[in-house]
Amino acid sequence: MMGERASRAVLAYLKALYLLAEESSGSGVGAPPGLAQRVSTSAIAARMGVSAPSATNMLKRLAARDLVTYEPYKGGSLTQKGREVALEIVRHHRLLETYLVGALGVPWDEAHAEAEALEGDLSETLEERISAALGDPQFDPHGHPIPAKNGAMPKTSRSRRSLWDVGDGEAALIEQVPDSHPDALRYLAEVGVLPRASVTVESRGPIGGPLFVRIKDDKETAPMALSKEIAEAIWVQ
Amino acid sequence: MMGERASRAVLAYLKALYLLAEESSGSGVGAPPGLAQRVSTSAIAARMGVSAPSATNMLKRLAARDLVTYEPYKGGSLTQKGREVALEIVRHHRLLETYLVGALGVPWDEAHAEAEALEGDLSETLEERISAALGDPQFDPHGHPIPAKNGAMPKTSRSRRSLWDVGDGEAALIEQVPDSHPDALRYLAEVGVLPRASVTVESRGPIGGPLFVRIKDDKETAPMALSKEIAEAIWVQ
DNA sequence: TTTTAACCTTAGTCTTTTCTAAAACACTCT
DNA sequence: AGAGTGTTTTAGAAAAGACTAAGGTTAAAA
Repeated sequence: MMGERASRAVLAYLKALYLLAEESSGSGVGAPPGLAQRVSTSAIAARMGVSAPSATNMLKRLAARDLVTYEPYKGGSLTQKGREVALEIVRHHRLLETYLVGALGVPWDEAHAEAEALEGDLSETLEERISAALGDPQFDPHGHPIPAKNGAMPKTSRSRRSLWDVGDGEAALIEQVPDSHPDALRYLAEVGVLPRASVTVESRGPIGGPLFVRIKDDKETAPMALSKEIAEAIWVQ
Repeated sequence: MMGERASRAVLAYLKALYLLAEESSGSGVGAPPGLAQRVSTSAIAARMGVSAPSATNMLKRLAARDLVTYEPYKGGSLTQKGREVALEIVRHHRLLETYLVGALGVPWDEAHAEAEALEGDLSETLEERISAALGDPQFDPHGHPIPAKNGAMPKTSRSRRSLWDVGDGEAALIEQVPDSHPDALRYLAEVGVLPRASVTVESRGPIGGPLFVRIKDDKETAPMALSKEIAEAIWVQ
């Protein structure tokens, strides 16, 4: 379907580009009108666990292949072609996570790492089988949207509000939790802070102190404490 | 558990070494007493779809890592360490084939290619989950033995006799079919020549001509014709 | 024993992806 | 405007794998 098939490293960079852009700007309902969000070299390097020169180098090679738009000192952004490849990988990743958790009983905090190892080698036909076996799900266990084969994204709320931004006494519906912090995820699962759960923010500690939340309709148990870092990585509706 | 983790290429070579040795010498019940079977450079190159110099080069690097024993012009053979790694991959491959066919409905002729793509990235814990979900199977859908975690091989018949070697009028129990020839496998599945099936050899064509076999207890339908190549790749008990 | 055919290795190159060290740029603060 | 700080890029090198071309080895035929 397209030129030379991409190596594992190329796929990983494209996915990082996509996710970093998604995280920094609401990519909510439709595709953003203009070009995709620009991502800095150092952000890519940090995400990939690689030195800055490596990221620069790869950015230039991706640009030569028309997978990203790159301007020196300005970072890079996915082209249409690059976004298509990235979405394919993201779809693989999220379908695998969903399958591993649902069909093989992998704990959700381990699913991310396992899916990452396999996502690059999933064939189109196996991808289809897995999706079908799951009933073509639209969200993975962490609440992240799974792109359709044609690249369409299930719509999430436009808000992009984090749990940290919810005022004291206010209620909120958990929409997404991060997928890549096993310890935090184990804790969240334990206390019931899962996608689609309703929680109420009770109070928070002094400066950057922990946030105290309570699962809605649970007046008995003590509220749980969430660090600012975690609360900021949880998105609510 | 062991030194530097092996790259995909290294794993693929070790697996090829193992399988080529297994194919050329009966590796039936117990591990062969002496050192493993030696495999020629060109056999490896052919199996890997790589030039002969590439195979020589890799053989030397594997030897430097103590994964194979290599003597110039004499080929290479797996060391104990190398065999352990190879068995791990073979286990991954055959468990994946079994899982894909059984749990996801992948046709058995496609399972080999899919499993090959994934085998190198399967984690130990996922391997365990898959094995458990299948009830720790001992054989894959093609009848190949699945090594246990400790490297023990389920025993197969010592004979190593191919269907081609079965005399006219004689009956035989299918034990293994090849896993890597989709077209042939589709045909075999269609006509019912599967592992554990009993067949009777009716006759064969002149020189290298097709073999005519009939599923036991099926006196009605016409016998099916199998080429010499296929018949030689099917092992019976 | 010589010849020959088949097979194997050496030598040198290429691509991909990474690194470190050092230079160039961008931006902020005064 | 200039200095300083932090980010980015250039430069040069290395490791893993793969290739072609050319030379060396083995072993079977003559």
